[in-house]
Amino acid sequence: MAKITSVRGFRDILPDETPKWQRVEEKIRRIFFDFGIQEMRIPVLEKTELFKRGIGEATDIVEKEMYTFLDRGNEYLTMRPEATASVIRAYIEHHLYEKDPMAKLFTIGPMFRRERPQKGRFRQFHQINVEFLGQEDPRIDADLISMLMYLLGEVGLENLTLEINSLGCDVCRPAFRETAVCFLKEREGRLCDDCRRRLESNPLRIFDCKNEACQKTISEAPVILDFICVECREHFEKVMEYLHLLDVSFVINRKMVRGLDYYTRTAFEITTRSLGAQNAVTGGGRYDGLVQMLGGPAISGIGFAIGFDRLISMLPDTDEGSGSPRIFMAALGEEAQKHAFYLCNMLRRSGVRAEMDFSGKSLKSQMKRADKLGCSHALIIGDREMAEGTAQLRNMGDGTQGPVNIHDAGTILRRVTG
RNA sequence: GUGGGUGUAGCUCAGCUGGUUAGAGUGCCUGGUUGUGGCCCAGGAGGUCGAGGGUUCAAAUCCCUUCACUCACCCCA
Repeated sequence: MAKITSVRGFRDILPDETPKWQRVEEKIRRIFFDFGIQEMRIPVLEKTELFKRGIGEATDIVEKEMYTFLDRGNEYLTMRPEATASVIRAYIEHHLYEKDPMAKLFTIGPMFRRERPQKGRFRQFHQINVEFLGQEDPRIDADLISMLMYLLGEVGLENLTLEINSLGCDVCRPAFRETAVCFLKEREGRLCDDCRRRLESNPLRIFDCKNEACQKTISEAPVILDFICVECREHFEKVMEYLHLLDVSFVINRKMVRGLDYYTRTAFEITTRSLGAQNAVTGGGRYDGLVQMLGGPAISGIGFAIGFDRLISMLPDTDEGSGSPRIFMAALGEEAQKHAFYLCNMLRRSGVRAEMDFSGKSLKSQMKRADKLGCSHALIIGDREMAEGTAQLRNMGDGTQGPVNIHDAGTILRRVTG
């Protein structure tokens, strides 16, 4: 029979890895708590329309990367390719803005994009999303970004580069777009095939192209920062001012654009060299029009997504250690095993990690297992001990052992934890 | 969607230009100690050589097809 394997690009995170995921997640939750960011849990499946409207029809995500299917009942559903649209949908649906004009939300979970898998990219991947809704003050931008940098540092990431840019707003971006397209059209012959296609579909994306010839052309092209309106410029400068105040270092990337349509004004990205070609750990930005675009009131917002899988892969493998049981019950004979079974469970209920063996193997192999599991102690119970009412408690570290009353779980507990 | 690399034991890999029963290390099991782990020693189990087809007296090895994994492009977290 043919083996059933996992779906391409979907992977298992095995017990060896999960402690790392848990440690990071706990730390992040703690930080979010301190910063007053509340969790929201949202569905993995949404109506396709949500992403078409939220992310933009012409984006790669919507055009070719979504897992979309026709549900019974003739409705198109999509496995979410990102979280922001869902968060905003829920925010609008439950009228959260009526309760409190300002919301700071986070969500953690899997996202799905049907791309070709490679290093740091999976079809199911995990993101940590944070959204600050309801205020467009530039200090919010600085607050969010500095929190993000702090968080990544606390988790243990090093050698990060924060790049920021302003993408302008509805007022100033169209003008820039027009001159940029004009400029690029005049030099269409020097652009690569992809970029020529982008001229029609998503011209601003050309600024992101890695092709050398294109880069050369782009280096002479107009830059959005020279076109943004007074309000956008003031906003951007305030963001930088407050980042300085919090001692967050950054570089301005004048050519940075975003792959999703909803971004306005502040855009940022955090990259690292230790991740292969997929060097972005985090991307985010302001999206002042999104809530309205999805049918809500005119409420501004800013947020980011951390690539959880990428973050984890950058962290060194450490021995978490804490997963080792403290004591192993090595029992010989039926009576002894029965008592060990009882003791084992008593100890566990007292908060001591205890293990035992049910296969009736030799003492030697039970001791081997105790060692393999990394137990600090082994309790040896055989017929002799059962008769005497004492067991041998062995310290696996130094090899010393001595008698202990087998009916006195309290003493065993103290000897093991003390 | 496009291109490169790789598929041999649970894991990491060797197997040269085709040649008998396909190997090593590690892990696993058992024994050396009639009831004592780590170190050491001995033994054992474990493989449709990714799959299908072809060439040949003979294929893990050569050819074709296919699948998977992987890296890169595209794009993004």
